Amino acid sequence: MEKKLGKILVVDDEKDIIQIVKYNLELNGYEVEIAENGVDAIIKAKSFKPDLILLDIMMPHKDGIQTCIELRANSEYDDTLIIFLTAKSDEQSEIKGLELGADDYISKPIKPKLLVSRIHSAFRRISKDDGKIISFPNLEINRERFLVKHNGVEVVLPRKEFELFSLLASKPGRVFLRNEILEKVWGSEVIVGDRTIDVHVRKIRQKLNADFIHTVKGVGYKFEI
Amino acid sequence: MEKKLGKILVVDDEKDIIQIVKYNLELNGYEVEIAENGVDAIIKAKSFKPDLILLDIMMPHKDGIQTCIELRANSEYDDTLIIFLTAKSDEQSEIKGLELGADDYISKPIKPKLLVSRIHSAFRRISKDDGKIISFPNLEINRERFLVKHNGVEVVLPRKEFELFSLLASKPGRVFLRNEILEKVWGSEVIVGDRTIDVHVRKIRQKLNADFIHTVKGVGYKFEI
DNA sequence: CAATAATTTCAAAATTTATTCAAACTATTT
DNA sequence: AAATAGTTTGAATAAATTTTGAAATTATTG
Repeated sequence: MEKKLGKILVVDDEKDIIQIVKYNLELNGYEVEIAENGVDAIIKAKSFKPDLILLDIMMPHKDGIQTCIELRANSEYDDTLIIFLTAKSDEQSEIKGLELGADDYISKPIKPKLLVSRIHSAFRRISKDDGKIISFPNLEINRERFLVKHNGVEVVLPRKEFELFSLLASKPGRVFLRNEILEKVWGSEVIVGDRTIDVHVRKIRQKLNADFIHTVKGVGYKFEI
Repeated sequence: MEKKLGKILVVDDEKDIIQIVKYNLELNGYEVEIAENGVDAIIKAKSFKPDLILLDIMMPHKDGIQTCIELRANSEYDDTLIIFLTAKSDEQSEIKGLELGADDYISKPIKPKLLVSRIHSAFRRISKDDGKIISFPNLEINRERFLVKHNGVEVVLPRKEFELFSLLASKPGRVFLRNEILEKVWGSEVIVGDRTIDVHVRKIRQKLNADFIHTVKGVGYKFEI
């Protein structure tokens, strides 16, 4: 069997739509699971762990918007793409959806080729920065070249500083415990004091002069734009 | 005084070594008991019920290897970590030790920082309650990451507040007595007044501005969505 | 409804933890 | 071997959290 490109959960209350979508996605190498409403979707998401969720907006038993909110509230799904399917080419919902953390929307009626191409490119987007470059609007971290670019200006960070910074930036918002930082940046064999982390954090803050790194006292540090 | 991190039985026939190890472990918040040979170790283990045993290999009256075999034969110690202390950086013994059910080995001469770090990470490996995520529709508590997310917004709680909140949330609906809270969050050695709990509860309510924590007068507090 | 008991609130004190700085130390390069 | 850049450390300082006691408020009981 061919290796699956990714797992997609299709959520829609209309059986016909599900059939068409499922058929086309499977034809193109995706593994598909289905759900018929929001409640069902949340249950299936938990066990199926999809990479992408195609979510109809209008559904009985919890609509797409609400479902999206609940999924996005759970960081388990931080790396899960959510794409809305919307019947009404209703700008309101589109915008609302995107604000809520959806990654794209596709409007009905569904055109199979368009659907597949949008999904392909959605996957491409995540697989790219899964790799070596972490990027934000004004900040780019190139792990391959050991380069940080802030507001267009390149900043050179020495190794430890770079590793620390890119570790924190790899999961924005997540707090890294001091232990964890030591473990990941310095490794378990090397023993250095706590001051070492502080000083490196300070150097990074200084060099980038912006506070991407936030202190969580008594716990550790986290990165946030 | 800080809450004890765990109980460690140090077994070595050299008094000097015992002194150094005991001193450093106690400094780092562990409760230490000592034994001078294998026979003694087995007796002490029975009463002291250590979480971890630091076991020298070369000893009179039953060597470390033999002691380890006997301990491991008793299922009472299934959850007890055993770490060998080995003078000779003798690969033979290391491997033999690990096969016999030891969890790690540390070679002499002892470097205090390294010792403590290895023991910390051994404890981290067995600690069960970390890595847990408590989640509700609009609230998520990540114990491992010290992160609280309320309606998609991350709220940073300092350590004690976080520990208190996550304790209550670990059993929604259940009332925790004030005693119980003190014991679990502050530890039995620390003496703090009752006001301390109140104030922490207040801070949490303030920061999350939602009433997840309910007062049960004369009894304690409980968490409810 | 008053009296009592318990909690909440507040502000200040005590303590813990982080930041900063300068200096020591390492490794690398010239 | 000197110079340079990077890393680590300890001490002084700053900042935030934690704790406390007293006063205000709220709930409970007789």
